[in-house]
Amino acid sequence: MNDISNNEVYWWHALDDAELDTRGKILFAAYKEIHCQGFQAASLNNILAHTGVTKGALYHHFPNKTELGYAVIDEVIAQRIHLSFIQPLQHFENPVDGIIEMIKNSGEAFSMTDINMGCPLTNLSQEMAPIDEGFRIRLVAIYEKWHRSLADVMTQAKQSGQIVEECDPYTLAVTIVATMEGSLNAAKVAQSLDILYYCGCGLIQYLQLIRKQHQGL
Amino acid sequence: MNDISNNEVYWWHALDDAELDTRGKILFAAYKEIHCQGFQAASLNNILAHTGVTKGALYHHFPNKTELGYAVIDEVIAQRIHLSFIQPLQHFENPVDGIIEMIKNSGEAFSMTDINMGCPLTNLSQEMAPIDEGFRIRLVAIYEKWHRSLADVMTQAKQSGQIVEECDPYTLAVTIVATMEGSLNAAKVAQSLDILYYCGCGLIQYLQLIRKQHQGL
DNA sequence: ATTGACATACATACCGGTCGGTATTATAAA
DNA sequence: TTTATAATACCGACCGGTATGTATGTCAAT
Repeated sequence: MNDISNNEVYWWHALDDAELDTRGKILFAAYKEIHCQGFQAASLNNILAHTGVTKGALYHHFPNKTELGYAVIDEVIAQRIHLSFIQPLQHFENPVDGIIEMIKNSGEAFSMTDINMGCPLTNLSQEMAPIDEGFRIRLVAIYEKWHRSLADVMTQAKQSGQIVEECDPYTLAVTIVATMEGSLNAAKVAQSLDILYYCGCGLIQYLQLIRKQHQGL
Repeated sequence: MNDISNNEVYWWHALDDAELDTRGKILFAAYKEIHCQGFQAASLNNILAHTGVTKGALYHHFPNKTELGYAVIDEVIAQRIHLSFIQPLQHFENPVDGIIEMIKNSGEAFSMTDINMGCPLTNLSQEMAPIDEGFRIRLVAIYEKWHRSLADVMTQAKQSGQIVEECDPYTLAVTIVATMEGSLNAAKVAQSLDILYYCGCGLIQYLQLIRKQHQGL
């Protein structure tokens, strides 16, 4: 199941999928198709057409479409979220400043295509969480990991006196994640980087206000 | 096109759809089906089965599925958002307190079903904005109306000295909406009213911090 | 010789949409 | 008042296309 790990290093650098084995090709193409079309509208035939893989190969590696979707979450999306939003948290000396920096950078990190497509995690959550419990629990696991990491960082910030005492780390974590995803959604529907910028400013203002000093905007 | 207005008063009180005319029945059933399944996965046959209306009647009133979706946005979802989030803003003497009160109440206003299904506006935005421009422009129009109303209220609050000078009303409006919708999404995927509560606390804290006085949590 | 890794053709079901026909109502001339 | 006409509202069988999933076969490697 987890033999994707050896592809991991090539994954996001692969311009073409030539370096991936069959299972990896399917998984990567499925991720892209699901990201673009949503899971239910994602067509297996489309995925096959893009990869050159045949239907027999697909059903050899995955029992059905749903399990393919599960694999995309577990092996692709979870890693994307970890690399983009969770791992960077560990390297901040000052968490609040670090998150602010991350938000500022995200304005440049996202392309217009990214904006229009939206966050894969949010997209799948919206679509599949109410419909399929298997999707839901996998997506919740990713969110909880994100929340926990952010709350840990905030706890440290609070203990070292960087943020005001009124803040509850977990509340802060959940709110920040919700605002970030809400911002991406707003930018997506408006097809506007400006909206993302405005939301970023609002969130940064919030973070600056809970800091103990230098409370100016 | 707009002969739905006479049904409006019955709309949300109708336990069964007996009081609605054929077009109204279709529209209401389509709204529910789209809310539950998403637009693309919404089945016209399903809608017909739930209403007892036939396919001929459906295609008499709507040229195709897409136009039915447009009508659901224009005639159902837009009104729901207006009634739930925009209209209440007008009656606040103190906007910040009013919004805080609204957030507190929303915790009780939402049922578990509402939470699990998510906000219809967000759901459709996520799914259809990148795919169909007709959907997108209609959804953006709703968001812009919401943003404008909220920004107007915040402008008044700023002019009357209720919030700190550093606040830009439009930035505030966009951020609040993004956070609210992100919170609903988080609660939806977690199937947890607690998450909604935590996010509400975070947003309330932000609002209290931008108030000029009584800055305690 | 058996197993894993595919390939191909096919089965089945459901999708949105069409189309000829009908029942009812509105209009208006006779 | 009756009757002819026309428009509206609706019915439901049917169509082509596409969806996921399956059955069977090939072929290289152990």
